[in-house]
Amino acid sequence: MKPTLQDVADAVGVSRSTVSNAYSRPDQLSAALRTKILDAARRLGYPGPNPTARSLRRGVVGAIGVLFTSQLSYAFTDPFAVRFLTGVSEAAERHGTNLLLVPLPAERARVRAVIDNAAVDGFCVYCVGDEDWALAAIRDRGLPYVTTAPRPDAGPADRYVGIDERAAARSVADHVAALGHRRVALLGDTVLPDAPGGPLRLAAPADAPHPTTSGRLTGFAEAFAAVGVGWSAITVLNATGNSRAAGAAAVTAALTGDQPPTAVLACSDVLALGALDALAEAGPRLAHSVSVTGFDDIAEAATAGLTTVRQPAEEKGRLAAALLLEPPADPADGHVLLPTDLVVRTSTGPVTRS
Amino acid sequence: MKPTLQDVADAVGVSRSTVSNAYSRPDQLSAALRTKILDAARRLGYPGPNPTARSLRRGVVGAIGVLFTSQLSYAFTDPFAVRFLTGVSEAAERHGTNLLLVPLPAERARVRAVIDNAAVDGFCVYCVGDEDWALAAIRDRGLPYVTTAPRPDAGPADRYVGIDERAAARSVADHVAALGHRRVALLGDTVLPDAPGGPLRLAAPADAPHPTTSGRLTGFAEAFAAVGVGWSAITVLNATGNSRAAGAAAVTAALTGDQPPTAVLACSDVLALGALDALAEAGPRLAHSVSVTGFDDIAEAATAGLTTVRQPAEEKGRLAAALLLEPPADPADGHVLLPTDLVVRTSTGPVTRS
DNA sequence: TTGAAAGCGCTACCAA
DNA sequence: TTGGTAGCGCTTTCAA
Repeated sequence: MKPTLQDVADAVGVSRSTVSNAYSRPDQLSAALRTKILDAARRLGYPGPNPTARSLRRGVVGAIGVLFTSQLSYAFTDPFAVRFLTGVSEAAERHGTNLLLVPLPAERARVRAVIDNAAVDGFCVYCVGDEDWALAAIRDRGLPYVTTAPRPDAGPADRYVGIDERAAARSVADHVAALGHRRVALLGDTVLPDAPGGPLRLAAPADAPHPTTSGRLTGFAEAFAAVGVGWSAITVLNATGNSRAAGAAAVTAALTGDQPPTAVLACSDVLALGALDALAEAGPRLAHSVSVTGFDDIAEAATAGLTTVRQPAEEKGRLAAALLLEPPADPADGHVLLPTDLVVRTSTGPVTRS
Repeated sequence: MKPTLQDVADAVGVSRSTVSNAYSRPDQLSAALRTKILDAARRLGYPGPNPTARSLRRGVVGAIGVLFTSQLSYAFTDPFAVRFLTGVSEAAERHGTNLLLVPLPAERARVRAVIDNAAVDGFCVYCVGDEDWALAAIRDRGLPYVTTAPRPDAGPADRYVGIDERAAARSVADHVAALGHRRVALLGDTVLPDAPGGPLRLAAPADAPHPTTSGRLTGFAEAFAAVGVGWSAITVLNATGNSRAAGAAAVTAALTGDQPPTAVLACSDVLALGALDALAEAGPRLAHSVSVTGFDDIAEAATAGLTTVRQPAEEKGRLAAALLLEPPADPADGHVLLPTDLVVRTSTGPVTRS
């Protein structure tokens, strides 16, 4: 068997407490005794205090959980999520805390079990729209958490690091509207649960259940309302996932009519890239005349010349982790809205008469 | 205080064992009693068995550690590392295991402490060349581990998922040699520890301490030896990190002479992209005449038209995790060498007379 | 400066 | 089907 602290104590002829002190509180014993103990430990092959036992006793784990409310493996394929994670890992690294990546199962019933089984001191929840069950489980466990968006059901003590989705969306949409576009389509991921890809009837922007999506749609809508384009004149396109392929499919479905939109405003860069794919596929006429905008400003956006809204991804992760690891004294400081910037590139241009 | 299993037992009037069974071994009690217990638990706000206590008792944690032998936050910026991690997470997800990301400190002295403190059942070690200390600590803890390369000091029981670095490197180098290139430069990350960026004197390929680098350099060298170009006629370029900027800097330093290389063979795609940057910067003459090859076949390689060696990144991660989670009955099956493919694109061409 | 005692919260054995 | 007992390996009072 692997040696335990007790074995070391026996070997040296001291008590367990003293061996424990040798590791955790060096000032509690003489340097000579400490050296003797550490030497004996090395000789016996004792690897130092068992982390699990230490956690149990201390009541602290030394790890925070990162919860992606989607396939964990998917999270790594999403550039924005990866950048967020980079920020989280920087903060964790600086704090000497480990990161537990928790894959959330698709079946609701198992969510609770997964969260209850995670040995962590708290959670960073990367919200993609399906986090309610997970948050309920976290609250029930009594663990602290930070989300990447203000939650509709948030109390004053809830912490989050988000952006002003509505204002950010409005900034791109204002730009598009100023270019003269009036026949526009808005492209979002899972605008309504279980809806098929393509055009979708949505009574109002606020009807999209996911707050991020509804916030962005609201901002888009405001900008067009300001130039006289009502909600009912706007096409909403649903993508069945935040992927290039899903974005392309949704847009392709909207291109069949005789009055295709002159601009597509997407809720993410990944979807926007898919929109560009669909337009390229549809032929040079549309590819050159339809404006497309994204959201996030991932690396590929620059390459593709995509007009988009930049949000500080790494910073979001860094702050989220910091908020979790070092709770602010004033709860009000637990609500952070990061600034965003409109980045105008070549994917948007004046509307062309046709 | 948060309720414990004992509190639930008291509330229902049964023993702790019974409550424990209600959670972990439903077949050990009547459905009626189980329901009663679970209801009481819900009423009291008992979140289910404490994961740490359960781990201590069971002797199993339910998480595997992923060790990047570099800044953890760096790992997320490296496309190959991210794809590896994707594979690991897929396997972990399927197995219901959590992933603990362990940031490895730069100071050697703290490596041991970090590893000793990680509550995991084993480690996937993503090798980038500085893993010896970490592996020693893992072995001392008696935990199983899998590496991403065969280790020179590996015993028969050691598990790894790698590629035949020498043969893979030889395949690109043969391609370059067949195109007529004889004045070539090899570009690697930290070929010798603490060496400055730029040309480097290396007595033999095997002198590079990192096995991956020395394996690739050896394969490159073999190909050129076969066409009469000896090691001493080959330039070795050192990059001070696996980044585009470091690759560019190293190549720029090699372009100053009057006899610049006609081909640059890099040990990674990221470095190769840096080489292309440097050549573009140096002007159209060099940019069009110098061939460049990479290694890994990351997504950007296709966009950049980079000739490279493809290795199955996700598969590497998936297998590494699988090898850790379900050790093969026959230790020989613990040594996996994945196939690689030469991918010829536009970054290589026949040598042009100058 | 050192040691004895008392758990942290849980599970697994075995007996009833 | 249920409960009693005995720890898992450690830290932390507190008293010597």
